[in-house]
Amino acid sequence: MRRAAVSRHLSSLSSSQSHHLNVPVCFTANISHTQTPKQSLLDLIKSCARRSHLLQIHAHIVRTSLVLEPIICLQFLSLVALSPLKSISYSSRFFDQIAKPTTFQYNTMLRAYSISDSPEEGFSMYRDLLRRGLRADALASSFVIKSCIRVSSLLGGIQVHARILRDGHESDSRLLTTLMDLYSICGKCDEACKLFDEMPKRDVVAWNVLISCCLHNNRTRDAVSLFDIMRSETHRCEPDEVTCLLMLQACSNLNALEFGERVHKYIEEHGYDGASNLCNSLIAMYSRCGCLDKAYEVFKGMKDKNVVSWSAMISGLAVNGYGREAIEAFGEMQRMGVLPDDQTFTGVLCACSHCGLVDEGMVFFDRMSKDFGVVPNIHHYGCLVDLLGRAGRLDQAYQLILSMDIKPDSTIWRTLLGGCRIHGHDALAESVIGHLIELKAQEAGDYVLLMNIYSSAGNWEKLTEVRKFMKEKAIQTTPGCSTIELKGVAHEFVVDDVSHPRKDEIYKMLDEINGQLKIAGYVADVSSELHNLGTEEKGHALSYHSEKLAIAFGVLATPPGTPIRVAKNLRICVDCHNFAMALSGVYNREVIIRDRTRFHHFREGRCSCNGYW
DNA sequence: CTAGGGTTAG
Repeated sequence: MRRAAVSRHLSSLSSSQSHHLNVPVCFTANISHTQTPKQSLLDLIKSCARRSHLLQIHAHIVRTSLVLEPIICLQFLSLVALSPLKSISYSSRFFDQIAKPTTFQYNTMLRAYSISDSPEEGFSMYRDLLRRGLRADALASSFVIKSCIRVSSLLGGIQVHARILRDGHESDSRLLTTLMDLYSICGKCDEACKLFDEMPKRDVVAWNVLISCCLHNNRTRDAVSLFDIMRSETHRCEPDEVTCLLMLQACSNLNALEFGERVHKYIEEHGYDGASNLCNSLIAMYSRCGCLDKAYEVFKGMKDKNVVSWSAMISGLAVNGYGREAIEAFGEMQRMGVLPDDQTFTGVLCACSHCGLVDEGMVFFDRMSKDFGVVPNIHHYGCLVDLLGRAGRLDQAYQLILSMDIKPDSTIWRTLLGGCRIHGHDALAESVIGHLIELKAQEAGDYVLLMNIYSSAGNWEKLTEVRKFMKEKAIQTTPGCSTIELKGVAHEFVVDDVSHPRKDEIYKMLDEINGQLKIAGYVADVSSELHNLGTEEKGHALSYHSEKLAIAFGVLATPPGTPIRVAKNLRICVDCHNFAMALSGVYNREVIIRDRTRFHHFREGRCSCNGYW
């Protein structure tokens, strides 16, 4: 029924006086004879798209006592709660007047709450349902878990889980998949895995949830390994588009280019390469793995480039040091008639920050809200603080944070702290630490940066103080970790790592490299090292940073001339930066290091950052 | 006895 028809029906409906059959004349008039009056009302409800019509239907239901008709009620509830009209308060008031709601009606409300702005209400309704002695079926449980997921309520989820076991729904694989997702979201990776193991039948969605669980709980390498495990003889589960999407994210995180290429091939072989979400993920993966050519190739081949595709490409260019090109792409995007959104501007501002385009960045930031209606978020401010901080305009950056209309988070203070380190601004660093403490978000990394600052300034007294404080508070340092991929396998290194099977060769190679670099004039930079030791010892202690181990392994295990790609979870230190720079010349190797904030491309003894770092 | 459940882009 078209909108006009609905309107016509409704107007005659409200004026109709003949209710003796509980059905207004207008309902029987225009509708085929095979339909009962009740069905026609259902059709009317289903096709209703305006709130004013809704009120009229509601009035009609009340007037004709159809409130007692479960089907009518249910449809009405679904309409109010789930259709584009969705109004959860309206439907909950309607629901409240139903004397004895059926399980179906409860489920409709539970579903509505699970996708509403107040998902926690779903849990109260679930308790209400149980209080009335009704049994929650698999669907009811599924909706409640969805609510729990929305508010990350592990406790609520555990209660529902117990009830599921009691009610004998423990072999409903779709329900278990939802539960797995809940445990995954709440960081209970082991619980999710346990559920997966106990599942009687595992379809591709269950595998995907497991992979997503690993991906979001710092078990990225496990996530990657599941791609082959699920396809193996024992499981015979064919990865789908979602699996590929998750795999590409994992590859991005691990810098696993070869594996990413394998997934790309898989995507092509299965004809998924027309899917824009997969193409966009491919662009992001290739960019983040430092392979801009391939990212651009995918981008170029896309028929319908949407805002996500453009943003991915812009960020890709920016993060790889092609700030000017990123800004050009932004202009091209607008010429193509694609409207930028918040994430596009994150990429653009990032581009400015990476090439030191301070004034341009400020202009973009200004235009963003004025010309495009994009409200600045914490990431935009973060880029700006980075931009100002790196340019040495630390006080301006500090003022910017103080003037923000959103609460500064720990990341933004940390960004400023990074600027303080570059420019050795002790005083500001101290007050930033103050803000971090205030946020109760102080992390080891912050103190490490502060110690770097004191160490550079040779302020051993203060340095000792900080170290003592850290020890007292039992603050754990996040271990620095570098990964390098070889033949599709990610190798992981931590500081002074001795766990690698080829550790002897690696350390031997590292010593050899150090010797060669020394001849070429490389001197270990000890300023950023934490320990107030003798210079000799410090030079030694520096040699085993995880990125150096990864690089040494790369030199050892790949043919001469092969580019070495390393990903590091923290910021690269000054010394490792110099080390990679020298190595790129002496060993004639392109070295690409992706650290927490950016890419460093080393070639012929130089870095793409040109000292702007 | 209607219809209603899981993963997922930058």
